[in-house]
Amino acid sequence: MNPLIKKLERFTRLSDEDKRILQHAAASRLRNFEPRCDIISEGETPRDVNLILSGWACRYKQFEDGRRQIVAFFLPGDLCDLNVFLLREMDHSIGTLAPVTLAQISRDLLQRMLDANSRLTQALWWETLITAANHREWVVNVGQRTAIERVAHLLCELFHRLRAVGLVREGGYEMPITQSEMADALGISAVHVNRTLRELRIAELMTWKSGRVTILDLPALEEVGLFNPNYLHLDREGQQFDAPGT
Amino acid sequence: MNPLIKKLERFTRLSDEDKRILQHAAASRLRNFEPRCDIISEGETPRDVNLILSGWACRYKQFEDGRRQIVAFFLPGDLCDLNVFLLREMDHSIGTLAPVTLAQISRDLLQRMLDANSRLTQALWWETLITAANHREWVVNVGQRTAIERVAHLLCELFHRLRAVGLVREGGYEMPITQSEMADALGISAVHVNRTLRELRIAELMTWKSGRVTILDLPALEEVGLFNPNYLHLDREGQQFDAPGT
DNA sequence: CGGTTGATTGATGGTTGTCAATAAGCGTGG
DNA sequence: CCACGCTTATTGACAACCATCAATCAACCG
Repeated sequence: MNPLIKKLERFTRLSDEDKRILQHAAASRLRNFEPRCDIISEGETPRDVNLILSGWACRYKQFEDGRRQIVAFFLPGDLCDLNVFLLREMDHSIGTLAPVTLAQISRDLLQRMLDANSRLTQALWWETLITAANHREWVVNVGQRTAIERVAHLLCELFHRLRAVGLVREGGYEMPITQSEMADALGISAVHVNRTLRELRIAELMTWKSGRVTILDLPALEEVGLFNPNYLHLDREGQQFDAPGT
Repeated sequence: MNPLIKKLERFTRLSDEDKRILQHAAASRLRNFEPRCDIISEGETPRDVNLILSGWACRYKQFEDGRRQIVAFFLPGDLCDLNVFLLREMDHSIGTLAPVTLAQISRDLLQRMLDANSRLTQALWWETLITAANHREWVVNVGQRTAIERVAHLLCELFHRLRAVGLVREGGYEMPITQSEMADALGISAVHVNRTLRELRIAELMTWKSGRVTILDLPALEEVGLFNPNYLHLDREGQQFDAPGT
């Protein structure tokens, strides 16, 4: 099933017509990207909204001196860049981590969809609000949590998000990034990420081998990471926007 | 002039009818809040959108052990809580710093406005995107910048934002918060905020006396803070949404 | 004018960063 | 199948930045 529909249906019921439009949009213009390349760079003008179909990407900002902060991960089913509607130029970059397949939805097509359907507009606005909620939790993560709390929190977030799109199997998930990239997301050094993962491994909370994370004790890991899934808003909350008669 | 109109006009031209509606909305239900009290707390269900007319407020998240992270400052002209439309319950709190006067715009009224006017919908969506852009920069701030860079960056952000709403006078602005609150926003201790401010003072980049910050050398301060105002999107960028015939 | 809050400074310690070396993994090609 | 080279992971030693604790000072206010 179309992951975009799946995602939006988590908070609003769509009519058959809505779904038909979305189906059409997501089928248009598929593209593949290598790992570690930019989908769009800071300063460029966004032209399309990208829907990740498979693989991982991230938003990041980089200083001239090399320091880099990853501010969000994109997982399958995520919409990359609703900024396209509103921002003249990107204030950050979007790059791949693992190989990515995405659907490019043109600005014009999406604009027509929105003009014709205010429920879709609100659904996408909602998506933007969730993005902001995620950013807020990341500010808290790098601002207040210790290294081990940050790592645990990120592992929990990824678990919940991937489970919501059916990518958790046998209590674990594919983790196609390096410890160095994790470090850039957590605001700590790669060396310290490594030490911290060892701690979690010794505590028998998780393992990470050959690109696959296994969560051995989710409640304990959530406790270490001071994790509360409320900011993900994964439960259906938008009943007020349900299409009539569905 | 109505600060909400002023704000929205920074990115889209509004028709006279738009303005009349907004004028009406902002005039409704004024409320005053003491300093250091919650406007809405985590877990509550938001009922209104709040437009700050005067004073400072902030979004924050707090752990049970007392650690707190401020994730954004609200300045006059800011819309507090568009989450009201979409989130069943708040995943963070909004509290005042200085005494605040705000206009409560009811959910129903705003909903009617949006239903009748897709340009307004997009204008408010844009506001949400700017909020997210701000959050991203804050992730970078606490994730990558050193203490002195963080302090300098925050002072620059406040300068630019306050200037945009006409609250910068004689190269400075009112700063109605404590160093401890600044510490909560920057993810460093209050003691270290104090030391860092001293450094900036000795370098003759700024002063902060009796609730008023004066920026002595903005370019130098921006350089220290690795500050780039692009994420604020303060220049008019939404010409594509201009009302026809204005 | 006492009392409270916030600012300031010093001393000390801990978490984390940096540097460096080694080991492990992984793809490529002989 | 193994050798090779590259990237990534892992570990140790040391240093730095920042937190914490504590004391003093300044500002504000009823």
